[in-house]
Amino acid sequence: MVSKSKMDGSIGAKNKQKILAAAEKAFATYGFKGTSVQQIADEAELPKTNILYYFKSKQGLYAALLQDIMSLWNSRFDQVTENDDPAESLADYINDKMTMSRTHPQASKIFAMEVLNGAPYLHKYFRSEHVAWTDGRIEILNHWIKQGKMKAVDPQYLLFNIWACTQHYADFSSQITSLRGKAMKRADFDEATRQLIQLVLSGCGLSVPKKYQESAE
Amino acid sequence: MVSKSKMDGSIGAKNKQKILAAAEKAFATYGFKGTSVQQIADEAELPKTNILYYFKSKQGLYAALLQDIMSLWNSRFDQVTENDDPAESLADYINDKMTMSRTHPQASKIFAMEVLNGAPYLHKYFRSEHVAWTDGRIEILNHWIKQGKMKAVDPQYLLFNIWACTQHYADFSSQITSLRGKAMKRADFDEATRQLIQLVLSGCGLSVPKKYQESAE
DNA sequence: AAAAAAAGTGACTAAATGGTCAGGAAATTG
DNA sequence: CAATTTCCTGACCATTTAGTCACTTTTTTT
Repeated sequence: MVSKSKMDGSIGAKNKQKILAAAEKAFATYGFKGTSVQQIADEAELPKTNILYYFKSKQGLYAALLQDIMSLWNSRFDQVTENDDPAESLADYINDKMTMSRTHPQASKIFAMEVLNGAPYLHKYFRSEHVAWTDGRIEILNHWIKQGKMKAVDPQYLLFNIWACTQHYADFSSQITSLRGKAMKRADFDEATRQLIQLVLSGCGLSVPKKYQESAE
Repeated sequence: MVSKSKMDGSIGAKNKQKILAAAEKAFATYGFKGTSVQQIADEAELPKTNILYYFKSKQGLYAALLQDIMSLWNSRFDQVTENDDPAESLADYINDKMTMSRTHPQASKIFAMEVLNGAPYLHKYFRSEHVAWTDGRIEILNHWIKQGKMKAVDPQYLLFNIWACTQHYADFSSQITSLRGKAMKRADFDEATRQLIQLVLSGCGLSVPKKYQESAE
């Protein structure tokens, strides 16, 4: 009676996943407007009407996908406290974000497009959870600075710059691939991560933790 | 007989400019697919057919606009030689790029979208002029490193990271504005520029030139 | 196994949109 | 001023596309 349905491991849940995966690929490649429901259907190997059956509309599908994507944005940095080590915490954060760019470039691209277009679907999120998260991190960074554990950089701009660099390797991969003549592999990402950690930590007056000094962790 | 036309200061040139400005605004806000020729026409206060009269097609207009945009990408860093000072050269470059993000955010967004979508129109440019420019800059940076003028960072990733950070302030302005509660003004950009210069130069083992140490230049 | 709920789909529609075309107005030129 | 070129535009069209609907099939529940 109380239909548990839909969210079960049932057939519906499987198809929803299939559709979301297809939508992620299509939206990341062609953008929201540039993707037709038919394309997603083809990619998912399902009839178009079936897409609209599970998600009320193209927008509904996009919103659901965006929510999925935002849940990937978590990292060890969420749990950091002022008692943790700045160098290791920041290095881990950069490493986590670089790993995301390598393993989920499509998600990063969709996020980037959403923000580029004025973030109509993420406005709410930005002004609530996201601002809370950011303020919390800034507080910790300021604490570290006050304690003399790191150089007095502006924590806000530091975070912006970390986001910028890490996401860049996913979002601008086509430019990077063209310039390098070949796509970045795992080893290249590891090297880029080490370079970025070195740049940021030096800039913050911190020394690079051993595990990020030579080969990857 | 030899029609000089079109490129004159004539009425056509004026309208083309008007259309390009309208297209820049529209494409930056809604993307290529998300913008209709009618929207551009409304923005330019011209009938739709007039747009198609000056530019053969929507794609033609986009291509023309993109070419315009790419010509903005020049900076003092283009003329730098190995005899120049690394700290000042890099600081100036970062400053130039930040200024671009502040004064031409729409151009930056259109470029970002183009690259996000796989850079179909810029592939050629990337693989010719752009790779030549980049290789030239890398050579100079390597020269500085060999001479012990700066820390041995990977010049390629250094450039990527500079592009990422500077463009971020234009491309992700909606996120930044949401988090800060207000848009970044001139003074905020100056502060962000100083912070970034400090971060990058420290990371390269360079000291910040006086003109970028306190208030803006 | 009957009933009910969920899954699935082909045919269709209404709206949006890029682009064409024929003809006319205005400007420029000889 | 006549001729030529440039400029301009309303009417129209072909295509794409999100979404609806009526109806069938499959799965689950009782």
